[in-house]
Amino acid sequence: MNIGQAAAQAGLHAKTIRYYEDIGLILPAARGANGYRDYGVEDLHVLRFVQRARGLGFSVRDCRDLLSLYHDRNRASADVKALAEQRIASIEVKVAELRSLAATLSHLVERCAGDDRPDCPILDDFAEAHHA
Amino acid sequence: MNIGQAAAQAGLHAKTIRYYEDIGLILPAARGANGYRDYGVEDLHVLRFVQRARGLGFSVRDCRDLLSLYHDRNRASADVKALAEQRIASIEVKVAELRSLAATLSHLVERCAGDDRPDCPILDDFAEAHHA
DNA sequence: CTTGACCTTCCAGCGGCTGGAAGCTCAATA
DNA sequence: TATTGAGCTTCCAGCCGCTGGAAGGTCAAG
Repeated sequence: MNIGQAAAQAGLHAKTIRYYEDIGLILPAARGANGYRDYGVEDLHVLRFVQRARGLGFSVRDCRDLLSLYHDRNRASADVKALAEQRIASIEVKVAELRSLAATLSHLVERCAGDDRPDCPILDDFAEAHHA
Repeated sequence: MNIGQAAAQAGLHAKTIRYYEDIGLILPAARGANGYRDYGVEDLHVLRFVQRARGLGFSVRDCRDLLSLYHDRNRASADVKALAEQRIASIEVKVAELRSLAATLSHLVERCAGDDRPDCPILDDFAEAHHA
């Protein structure tokens, strides 16, 4: 299977797969007589694995760790679980940050008349606020 | 006031201020006889403005628009409000995405024994799932 | 036998900084 | 006065995770 098909099956761009190979996230694919990369069923598992993990927000660094657990027949599922829990925790941190930003903006928006006059508490806040 | 002091007052790094000048987000600062950038009170307002807007998650592109409204004596506060509302909306989209990721991960984590055995529904899902 | 889609490599750029090198100036100290 | 050391200047490179484009080889269909 050529890279284009593999990409389609895995939900990735061909370019992305080459990039992953480049940075050593995945092993170099086998090559056909014409020099084209050739992907088999297990390669597809790996590619899907990466696209799924990336899609769930794991960094490429995390994906390296996850892949090495995936390949390790003697892994402990606890290690995988720990990575997933870390990921959940960092998502929750991010969500909290974003909600706080949204709340701040909402307060400002509420106080802004939103008409054709120039007076604007949002701009005033931006320019004048001293935020610790 | 030199760039270091201005940076401290505005809550930015000196490097960041030079960068903002470089990309034309802020106007080039006045220069002293020694060639050092020299910042005054109004410059500080602008710098704080940018750090506050960036801190609230506005992109540099957004900051350009916000700054031009800030400088426009004939602005309509409605335009500012609209930008802020857009920003809130995009935060909410992001939060929803993240919560969905966390939920998916939580389901997987729940099903993982998290012991010293290799069997792991998380890894299984990653490698085998066909997610539309 | 040509078209056009696919494949290959390599290099450049996105956003938004951040770090480092090399060389100024300036204020304080020995 | 001579010298630190901090702070300023410029410029170039790198971070992440791709993505786009150029220049070229290969393949299947018409």
